Amino acid sequence: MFKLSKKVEYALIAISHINSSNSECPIPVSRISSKYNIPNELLAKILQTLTKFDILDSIKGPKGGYKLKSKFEDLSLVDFIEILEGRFGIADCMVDTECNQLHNCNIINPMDKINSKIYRVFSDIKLNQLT
Amino acid sequence: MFKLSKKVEYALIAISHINSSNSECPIPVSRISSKYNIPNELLAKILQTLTKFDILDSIKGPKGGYKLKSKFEDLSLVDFIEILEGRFGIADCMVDTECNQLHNCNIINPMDKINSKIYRVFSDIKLNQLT
DNA sequence: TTATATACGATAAAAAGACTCGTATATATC
DNA sequence: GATATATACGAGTCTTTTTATCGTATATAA
Repeated sequence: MFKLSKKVEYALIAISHINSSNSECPIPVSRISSKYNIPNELLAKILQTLTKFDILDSIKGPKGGYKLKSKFEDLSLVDFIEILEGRFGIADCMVDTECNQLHNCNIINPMDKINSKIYRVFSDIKLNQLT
Repeated sequence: MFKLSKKVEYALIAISHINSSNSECPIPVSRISSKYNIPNELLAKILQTLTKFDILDSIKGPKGGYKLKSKFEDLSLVDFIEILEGRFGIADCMVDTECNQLHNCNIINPMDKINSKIYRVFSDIKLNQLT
């Protein structure tokens, strides 16, 4: 409960790795997955998603791999999380408005406030602060 | 990902309900579970746990049920969560120190900071603010 | 042509979360 | 004292989410 997913963890490790190895050469998934003990295929998928959202650049073929795109610099952690995991919310009703409690819920207001506070923690953090 | 468990949600609903219905009579699980559409047995278990931790008082038999104990007043939300879900942490390595990355992890420091921030959000909230 | 990369849909395995059941015990009320 | 209404609690099941794998396709450097 209340854990970041491996997806997000792995993605952050990868981003951080690529960013700190500031060479011009793209970095292949295999380098990262072996160094940090991350399942190769899984990390590949994650980086593909990040590529689709313009955070990474992918280069195919031998000597290929991934590079960071400038967009990552001021991307907030919430946006990053939402790219990988969908809309953020500490309870289902904050996301899809469906709820067994119907209009009987007696904690929706405080929950909403807590949600905003947590959201703000993540939106105040930018990806480039994590390196 | 990053959701409060139903356990915690249900517990908060129950606490809030008991607190706002400030009668002297204890409130049976069935009253709460039917009003808020919560599985009876499940809620019962949860309230049993809270009783064990001295947050509720249980009265058996007909006209029995649960009452709030004064301890709940200044209990923080983290403590409450940890009673129900075990130690709080946004990643496994914050809780049981086991990790596939061994000493290779390149994000442990920022993760630790984020964890502290989230922890503080929850520790700053007291249960009696939720009613 | 070959080896090394990414792309991606489909699927499987594992873990966590949500819920149920059976049995025991206490007690108010008739 | 019998009965109905509560909590107590361990064990087990069902469901969903998370994590990981597989197979096939495509691009490209050497």
